[in-house]
Amino acid sequence: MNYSRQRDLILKTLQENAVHPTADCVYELLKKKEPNISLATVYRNLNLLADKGIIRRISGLDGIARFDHNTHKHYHFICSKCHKVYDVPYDVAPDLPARVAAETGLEVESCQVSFKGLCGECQKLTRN
Amino acid sequence: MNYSRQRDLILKTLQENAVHPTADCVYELLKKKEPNISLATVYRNLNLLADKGIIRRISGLDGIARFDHNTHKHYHFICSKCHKVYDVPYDVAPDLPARVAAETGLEVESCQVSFKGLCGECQKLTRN
DNA sequence: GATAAAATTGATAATGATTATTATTATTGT
DNA sequence: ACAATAATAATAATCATTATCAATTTTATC
Repeated sequence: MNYSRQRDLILKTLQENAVHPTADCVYELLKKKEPNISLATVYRNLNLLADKGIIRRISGLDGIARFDHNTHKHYHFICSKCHKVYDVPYDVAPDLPARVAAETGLEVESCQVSFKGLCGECQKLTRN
Repeated sequence: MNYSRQRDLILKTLQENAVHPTADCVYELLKKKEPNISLATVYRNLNLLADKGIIRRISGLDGIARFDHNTHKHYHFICSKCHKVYDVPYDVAPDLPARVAAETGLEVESCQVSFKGLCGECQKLTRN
């Protein structure tokens, strides 16, 4: 894997915008600094970085793939109203792979835990 | 909601094929009995039945929506080799909404827990 | 049972996210 | 500096899903 300015910028954009952006969102953010960037390049590199374990691909939230600079174990929550994505601490359901293996004999490589509901801000707005 | 023969057949197909089929898979299965069925009708009714809570929509397994006749609380596992979907018992991670609410204050409406890895059969085949 | 209103269907076009293609440009080892 | 290799930009293609709409089916009423 050679160095590329575009890939570098894509990674930085993800680190500086910890909002679990979609590929298209990263593309829009980057276009300000790098107007000639191609959407295909953004997809290519986000997938590459995720495959290398440098970032994380989040699927299952709303059908659209999102990307996370934080590779530590944790889960996600998407607000059904404002569509913002929040982190959920790992200890709400720790060691799932081991539990599944113990109960079923399946060999778990990865797991996705995603929640959907109303975030704090939208709860307030709805309450009235 | 009026009765329709097609919707009835779609529900029966799901109940008789407990393999967590995709919409396209239901369509292919149904074409044997109902050659004139339209893919749009399959999508329309699977979504309708899921919205009514009669069946369950499973998203997050592999990007493609799958459907489950079993509406009881449980999770899913998809084999990364043969792509078969297995059920995972609820008690590997029970009461997640309450735990998330307790830790974060988020109001959880639904959650998706999906595992990926090697199923028993594919483990055997790989071992040699 | 006939009939009109409402719901559903089949066929297909449209959409939206993602991937593939390819000629051009950038990077790297020598 | 230069050839070999990798990456890019632009865009076409793909795939799952949804929207559109004329024709058909279902249902309530007579």
